[in-house]
Amino acid sequence: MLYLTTIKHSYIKAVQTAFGIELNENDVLINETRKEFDGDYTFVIFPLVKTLGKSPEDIGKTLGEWLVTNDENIIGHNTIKGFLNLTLSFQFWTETIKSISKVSNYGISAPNGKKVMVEFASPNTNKPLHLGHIRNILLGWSCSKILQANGYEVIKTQVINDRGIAICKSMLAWQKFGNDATPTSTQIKGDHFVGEYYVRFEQELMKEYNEFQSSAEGIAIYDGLKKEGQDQTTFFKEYKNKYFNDHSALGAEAKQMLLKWEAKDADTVALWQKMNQWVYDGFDVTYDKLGVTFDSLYYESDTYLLGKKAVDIGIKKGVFYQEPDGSVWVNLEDVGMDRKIVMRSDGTSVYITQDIGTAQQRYADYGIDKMVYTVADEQDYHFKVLFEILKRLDEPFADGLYHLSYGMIDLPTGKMKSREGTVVDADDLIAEVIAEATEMSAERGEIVTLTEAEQINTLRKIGLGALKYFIIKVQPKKRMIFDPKESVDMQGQTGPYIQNAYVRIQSIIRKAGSEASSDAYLYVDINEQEKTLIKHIMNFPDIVKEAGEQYDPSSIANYSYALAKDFHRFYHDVRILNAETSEAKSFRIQLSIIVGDVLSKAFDMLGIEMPERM
RNA sequence: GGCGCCGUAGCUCAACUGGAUAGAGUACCUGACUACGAAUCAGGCGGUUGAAGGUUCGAAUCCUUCCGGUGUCACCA
Repeated sequence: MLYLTTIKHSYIKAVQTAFGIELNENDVLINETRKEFDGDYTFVIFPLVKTLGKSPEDIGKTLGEWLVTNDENIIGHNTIKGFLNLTLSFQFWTETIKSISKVSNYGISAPNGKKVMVEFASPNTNKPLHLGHIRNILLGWSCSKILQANGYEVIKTQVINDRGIAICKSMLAWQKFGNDATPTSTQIKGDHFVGEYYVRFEQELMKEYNEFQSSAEGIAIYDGLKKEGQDQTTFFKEYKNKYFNDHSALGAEAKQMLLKWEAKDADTVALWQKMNQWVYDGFDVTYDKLGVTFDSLYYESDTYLLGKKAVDIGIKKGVFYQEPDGSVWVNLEDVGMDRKIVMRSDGTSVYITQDIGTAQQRYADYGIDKMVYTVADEQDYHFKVLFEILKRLDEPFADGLYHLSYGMIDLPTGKMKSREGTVVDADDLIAEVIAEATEMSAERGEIVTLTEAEQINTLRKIGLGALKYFIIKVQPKKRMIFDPKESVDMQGQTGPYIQNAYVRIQSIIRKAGSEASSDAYLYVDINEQEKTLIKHIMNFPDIVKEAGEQYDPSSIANYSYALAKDFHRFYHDVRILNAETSEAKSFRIQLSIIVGDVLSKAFDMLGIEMPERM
């Protein structure tokens, strides 16, 4: 808040001159004056009351008088309880707008020379993306944009979980039941196509498992292992994993396939590559619709063996220790965590070992200063452990690690459960919001003047604007309830509401034509609506900074709404193009241009596009 | 059970990180298009901030204890 710091400094000076107390900038609290009181900005002077032993009214009066005399921007003051309210001159407002209009990249920081890698999306290749991925992607993408706006060089990446037992299940089912069908031959999007075989595998497995449960062997196991009073259904639900590993024929085949893959068997690898490629082609379509791209990709098939070297080094450094059976552990009990295995007794690595190795690899690849992992909060503990280990290994990037943790999404009906078929598919959802936007737009008939291609693009922007805003306005760490009906709302606190403010501004700009606005800053009759807008515009750089420090796009989302709301009110109450004087007109056009600019920058940071008309 | 996160209007979310009488949207009523685009604006209704204590000029925010929800505690990822 460049423009407010001058006021702050005046206040510090006032306190120093009047009372001989040295304050530094962080001790001073300045707020916008609440509507019900007289003034523009307010200092809280309670802290001084205590140290000075004077009444708040006396202190406020002394400071207020000093400020009015010594700062030309301040033209009035009053003190209520411990609050010193100040009124600013009209020049302050016009000068503020003047200087903001001259800044080329208002709210955006210059490059700071630091690199940050942001990881998000990170799907498995055995099924399509769903609503949970969308929250993840929006958060990761938005944080990337926000960090960029804060001066960082950002490298967007994802880990693609392209190996393991899950994809083998899809592969096996396709081999057995696919009859050489392909996404092309069936006209099914590749990720959905492969996902269907994953589901098919689970169905076949359940068929097999059900037979097993009524077989003599199954009954014997139930009788032998059941807990006191446990019924058969509950028992077999819990036993499923063990069944898959120890009894299932299909399970054995899938595991066999995984072993063949690990042994680099040519046919298996070829099948794996073919099916994964189908999935990637499908993902690309979804990413494209969401408007996201990546600068770098890490495939788990390349990284799953990384980290073994780190284990050796860790042992030498005394960070890890080896058990007699050969397994390797780290003990984090002194910092309130547990013992954690980092290498199995058979010498294979576990998940966290891969993560250690991958982090080191990324540092080697890019020399990054910071790394942000966008991963749901169910892995909070995992990342606590990972970061602690990297710290103990003295990794140079260890202080720059951040887990962008976010709450899972619930539906109004409860949790999303793939087994119960309540998972909201990403592609379906996107299609739905665009369809809704199309319907809403048809009622209005505004965009018919556009070409067919422009219409499609506009409807996509509006539909996705609604969806994205709905998700990103909630603070990341909070669990959110996703009501499909509300997500396509386009009125009230929604993406389209804010887009509409921008569109109105563009309409004004189109109509204002090339009329120069040199007299804009001669305007003297600043009104409340204009002041409110200017105050909010002044906050923008701070909001961007805070969003970057907190890794919190929701603050930008809420800010955008507040600004759009102020603009809508301004637009409604105040005449712009046919204003009462030419200075007023010029000033209001200039003000509108800045609001539009800030809104579009803010939305860009949220990953939401602005339509020119709607 | 241990540890973590979350409880704010009927519902979905805010609250400038400890500041004035806790704000928006939605839903439900009521008004405003012969003024720059009504995806808009204005008004009404709606609260013991899960509960009880504590800290201080001042608490939704910090501390303690409960209650509810959720996650995690694998030689799974």
